[in-house]
Amino acid sequence: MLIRSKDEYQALLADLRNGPAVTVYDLETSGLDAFGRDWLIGVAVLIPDMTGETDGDSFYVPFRHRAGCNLPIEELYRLAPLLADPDRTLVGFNLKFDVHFTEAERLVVHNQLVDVMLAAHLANENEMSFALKHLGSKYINANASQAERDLLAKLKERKLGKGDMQHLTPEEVAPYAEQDVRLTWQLARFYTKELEAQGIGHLWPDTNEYLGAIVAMERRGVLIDPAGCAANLKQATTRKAEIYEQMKALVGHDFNPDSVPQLRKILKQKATDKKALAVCKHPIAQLLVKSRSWGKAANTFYGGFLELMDEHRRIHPDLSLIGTISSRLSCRHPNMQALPKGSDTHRIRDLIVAPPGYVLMSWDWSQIELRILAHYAKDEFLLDAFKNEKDIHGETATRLNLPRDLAKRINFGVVYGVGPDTLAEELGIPRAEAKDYLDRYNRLIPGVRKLYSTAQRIATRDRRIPMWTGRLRHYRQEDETHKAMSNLIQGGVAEMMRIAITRLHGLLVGSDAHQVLQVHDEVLFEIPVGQEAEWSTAIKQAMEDFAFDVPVVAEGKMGYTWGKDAMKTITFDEHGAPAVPELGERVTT
DNA sequence: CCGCATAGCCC
DNA sequence: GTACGGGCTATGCGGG
Repeated sequence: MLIRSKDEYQALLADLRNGPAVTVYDLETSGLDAFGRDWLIGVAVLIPDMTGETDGDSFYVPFRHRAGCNLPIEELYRLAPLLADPDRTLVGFNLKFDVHFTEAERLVVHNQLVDVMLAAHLANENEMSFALKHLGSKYINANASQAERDLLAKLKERKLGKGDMQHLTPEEVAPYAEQDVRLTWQLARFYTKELEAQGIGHLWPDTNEYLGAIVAMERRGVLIDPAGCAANLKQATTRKAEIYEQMKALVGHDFNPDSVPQLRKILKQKATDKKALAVCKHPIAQLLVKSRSWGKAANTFYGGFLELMDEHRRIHPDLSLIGTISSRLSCRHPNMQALPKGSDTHRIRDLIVAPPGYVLMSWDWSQIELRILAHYAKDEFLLDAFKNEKDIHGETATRLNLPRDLAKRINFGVVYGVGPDTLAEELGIPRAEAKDYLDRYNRLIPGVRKLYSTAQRIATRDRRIPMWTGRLRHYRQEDETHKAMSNLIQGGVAEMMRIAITRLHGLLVGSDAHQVLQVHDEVLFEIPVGQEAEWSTAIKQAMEDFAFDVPVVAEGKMGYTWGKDAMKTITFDEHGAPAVPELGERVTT
């Protein structure tokens, strides 16, 4: 039902207040950017029928359509008491989106969140698509996205794009918006049963709680140094252009250094990647490596930051909870999980800075994948090394009678189930030699190979394997089951991270300290100056409190920027009291 | 316009 | 013979 008047709106609000403490919620917006460029257009809600006999009643409240009649935008604030009520539940599909847009209107969301998209991912991380219409037509009914198709047809008729929904009338949008809340609720009921059937019903509330922590991280975002970005962008662009001129002179004619086919002709070889160029004799080979590096920095990082920055100089990356099959987060716009760690020429992370009065603090787990591997494999050698806090790569080197560097790289590969071919490629040695190393590893540290087989056997037999939390990795095809051990380790760490972040969120709420990023085994915080010691203790505790067969160890660093040279180690004395490093005077730009 | 290929960055 | 796990972004290229 389309809400056309204040009276109808008042009646809807009364129904929401007096009905079940559950609202299914979906916003229509002008676009996808909740942090500046786009805005809310209308609100769809469904008041569910908790008896389950029907879906319930759906409504669409238009606020900012540019055609037809709206309710005055001031009326939006009447939703505030409902959204702020911690005893109410907000059900949605990709709720992060709706919560960000709601909070952009200065409404505070304190409802318990229930995100159906997360349930879909828990039930089957292999879905082709996690779009509402896809899952709706797959699991509810084939015509589930009819209203959306009608809407898109209308837009096309008027030569409008998907971001022009505000140009349609409320009457045109309402059926689509209401279909979405209805479908969301139908899928919520479907997935409640589905997760129960798989024995993982308890993971949905846990993951919804994690979502709350991630929403808060995204909303805070990270502060960047725009002047530094602009200066570096200019330098990188200039350098790339200079090198391009040099290469052109050497080749003798104009060409596009970004075109692989053209490079193949010039270099007279197929591969043009960094590794191939390192051994290439052509005079432009090394110049090309440099020019690509400057180009990458300019286009992906400096330019990207400036483009994505909001009015407060912050960027708000999209940390997706459904972006990986392993339950890790993925990150987009920009991918903060893939910022270069720092080279001679590029210091990208120095551009991520603490706000005045704060420091950035980074906490990461030490050797966490190998520790989980030791826990699962129950291998005596690995367990002993970690229980006694020995240098794992050094111990492996001694055991295998190999140089430490080699042992370290083998350890690294072992987590992924490396084979002789890849190891040989990686180390630049003959296949037979790589095979010999792996044979020796499996003979002297037998627990890992055994775990590999056991995990694969379970995955093949059950077409799924549970992480230590019960979360499942599902296998469509048998030819994926060789990944089971790796999935178990990576997913196991990701589950630890979910738990740690959720714990930390509980501690941080209401304080002036904030989580701002997560990079798989690392969390980045903004901590008020003066509170470094107390938060160090709390964070370390939250990250280390896991009952595995090996200790879990978290290490902290802090600085005014995220750059590796700016970050100083936080130490602890024998009583576990933190010593905060001296950062010196802050240099501001 | 979109999908694929290639390259480069991360844990 | 197989098979190194998990991601995102920029650019060029070719088919539609």
